[in-house]
Amino acid sequence: MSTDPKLPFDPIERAGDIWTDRIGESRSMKLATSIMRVQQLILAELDGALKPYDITFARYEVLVLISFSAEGSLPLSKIGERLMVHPTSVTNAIDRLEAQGLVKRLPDAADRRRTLAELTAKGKDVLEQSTKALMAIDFAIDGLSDKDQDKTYALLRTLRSSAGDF
Amino acid sequence: MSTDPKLPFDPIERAGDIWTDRIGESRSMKLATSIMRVQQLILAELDGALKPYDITFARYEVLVLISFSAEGSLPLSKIGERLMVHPTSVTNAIDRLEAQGLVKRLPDAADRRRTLAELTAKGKDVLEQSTKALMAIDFAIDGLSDKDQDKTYALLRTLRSSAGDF
DNA sequence: CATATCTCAGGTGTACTGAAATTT
DNA sequence: CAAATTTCAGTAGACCTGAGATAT
Repeated sequence: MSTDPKLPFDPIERAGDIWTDRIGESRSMKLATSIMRVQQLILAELDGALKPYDITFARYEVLVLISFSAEGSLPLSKIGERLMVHPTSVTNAIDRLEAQGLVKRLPDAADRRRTLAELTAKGKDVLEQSTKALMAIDFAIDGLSDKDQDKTYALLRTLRSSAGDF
Repeated sequence: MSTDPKLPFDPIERAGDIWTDRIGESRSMKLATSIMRVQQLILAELDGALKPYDITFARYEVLVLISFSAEGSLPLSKIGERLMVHPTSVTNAIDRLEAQGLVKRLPDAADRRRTLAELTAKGKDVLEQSTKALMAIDFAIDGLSDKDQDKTYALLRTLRSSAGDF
């Protein structure tokens, strides 16, 4: 899954060295930029793998979230809360998914202020296929042993926790 | 720097548990979504800290890159290559920075197909101030000891390497 | 009435495709 | 002429703010 290296050196290492020279401690700066860069690389691979299904990773996450709900449907507000995106972004995402016939909006009988989103049969099908596609590339997390994946996950979880994620 | 938790539980842990139940191994899925989420949280904090200077982290990176060049200026193509962004995105970013008076375009005498970007005095000043602002929040990487930061960096570096970053 | 939820209009920042202009 | 570099026009996708509609 590894693509051709873009550069003959590690741009973050190089920046870190210059930073240390001219400014000072570069530890947190290097880690912050690493996170940005890894995200960029992984997202590109995930979106690439999802392209045949005409969805982005953001919309894939919406599909997964709905399919994981106990009732098979979720209020849009809940989706925004879980995915940490703005309410209008949820509206936009559901608009697209609905236009693609993957999701259906329905009124919430229990609280009529709300709108629920549920998967259509086609939505379930696309979710299943795209999940297989993502598992086939191991969610773009290759090159790291299971043990190192667990270590990285635990460290990032501490970071998420201190950033107020949960 | 820790904000209020948005949720009373860890959404990724929860999704991982359901995933394991219904689909199977959730290790790489959990790590991939963790990376997306940490990036989202950190970027929001960085952009927040840079807001007083009217730049985004993406544009901050451009300023740093130019200031780190040996000659004090860089061809736009070099900027795109290092930052892994599309040539037209560089044009757009430099357009903004130039309009803000932080960067100046100049012709490259050595290769006249190229355009160089260099920092103005104001650009150097904004860079210095915004760097201080970012260091003051430790690049949004608090809650992790120096040692754990180094561990995380090393693990992510392996990931970047296998994703073809260098 | 106050509150919660959703939607819409308008705007920003980023990045893509495709095509043109210039220089090497 | 072919290749490299930058730029422009048009578009997409995701996000935001602020205002309004609807239901509780």
